[in-house]
Amino acid sequence: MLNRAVKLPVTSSGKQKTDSRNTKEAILNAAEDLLTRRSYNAFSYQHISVQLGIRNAAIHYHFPSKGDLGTALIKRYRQRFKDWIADMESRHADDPWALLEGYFDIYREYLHAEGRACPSGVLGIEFEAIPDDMRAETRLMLAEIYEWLISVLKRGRDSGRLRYCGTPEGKAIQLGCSLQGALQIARCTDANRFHQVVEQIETDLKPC
Amino acid sequence: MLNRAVKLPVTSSGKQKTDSRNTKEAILNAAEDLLTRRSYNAFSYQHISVQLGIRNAAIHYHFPSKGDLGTALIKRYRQRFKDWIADMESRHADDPWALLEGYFDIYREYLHAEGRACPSGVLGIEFEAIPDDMRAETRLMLAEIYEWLISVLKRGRDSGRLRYCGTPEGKAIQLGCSLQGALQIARCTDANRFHQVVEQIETDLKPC
DNA sequence: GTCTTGATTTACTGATCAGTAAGTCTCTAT
DNA sequence: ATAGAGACTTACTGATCAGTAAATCAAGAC
Repeated sequence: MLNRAVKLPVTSSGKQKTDSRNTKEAILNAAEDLLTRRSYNAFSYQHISVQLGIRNAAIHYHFPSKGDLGTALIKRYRQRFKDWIADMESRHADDPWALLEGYFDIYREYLHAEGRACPSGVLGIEFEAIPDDMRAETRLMLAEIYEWLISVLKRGRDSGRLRYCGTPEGKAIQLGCSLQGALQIARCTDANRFHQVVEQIETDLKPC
Repeated sequence: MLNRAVKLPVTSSGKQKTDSRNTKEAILNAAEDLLTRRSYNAFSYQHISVQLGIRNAAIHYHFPSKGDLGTALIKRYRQRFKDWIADMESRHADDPWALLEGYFDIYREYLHAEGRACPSGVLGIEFEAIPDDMRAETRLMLAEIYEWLISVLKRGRDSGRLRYCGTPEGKAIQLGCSLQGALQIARCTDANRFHQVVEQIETDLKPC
């Protein structure tokens, strides 16, 4: 339906194409929103189809099973995060504070988008209630996030811009986990809880 | 069925009573396990009834709706936590490290019970997908947990046994959130991630 | 102008969900 | 002995779930 309603403009080559990514990406966007807002097992194909004005079967055409949709969701998230890192590192490789603030911003966006949770939180909670494929993708996602976070904290201390005790590994995981948890607490109470945690993280990392 | 199968021993007064709390508490125990392992929307009355060898309707007898069960679950958790605090404070009121280690232990138990998550995490993630009553109970639970945690951190710094920058409020929320997140990450990867976070928290709080 | 291909709808299915009404069993009090 | 109350079971219901098969539609290729 989206393909029929929304036509792409005629390209320079004179060819007009229908673009299946219109519907497919619309489904992914709706699903990501539902995942971070309601969790995996609390959203259905009907939620998506009603929201997009399409039929259930149209979703099954693009994502045969719900597990396929969930897996595609995490895959897309991983790619997006990879691109984000590449961009950030190209501009702020030597500024750990800029990198960290950028990372905080990702969570701030979740928070301000009507209080969504982060994917790691949702998948961590439902880990025993999601398909195997999704579990494998979740593990990859976490490995990639923390590999980068650890390197930021390592470089930050080496250059004297960040100050902390313990290992970069320990500090990185603590930092990530507190953001993840803070987002969840903020959803139940108020957004300030989240900002308090960020402030505390910043205070702790500042060289005195 | 549990009442029929499991009779209480004859009391000293010579009276023998059926005890509805047998089944009711068995339901709550099973539900708590399922909640922290699969999340609220990923468990059903069937999961419980199969596990306990009773019928669905027996659960509905004690908890008319699933929301009633969920609410009772959080209420019980709150009471248990309140009792736990009273016990801990009666024995270690002046020892913030004993109090904190006791609090860590709660999470360590979740972790070792085949990797369960904590209630705050589950309810934080599913906050938009649970009944209003459960939301209200969740808020009360969080308020009680953090009121206590804040007081521990405040007293700890006042007595010179804990060292940290920023406010007790900020530090308490950061601490709680990192434990909550760590439990979730540990479920997806391995238990060491959790212990790393605890170690980092301890390192950070130690007077240098 | 027909053919093919991709994208979608219509119209289902069987499983599972929470929830209910009415009956049954077993104690306890009288 | 009987009546009542509490704690269930049996036997449903209608809604919703993920998923499927077949028909339909639109556009491009030949």
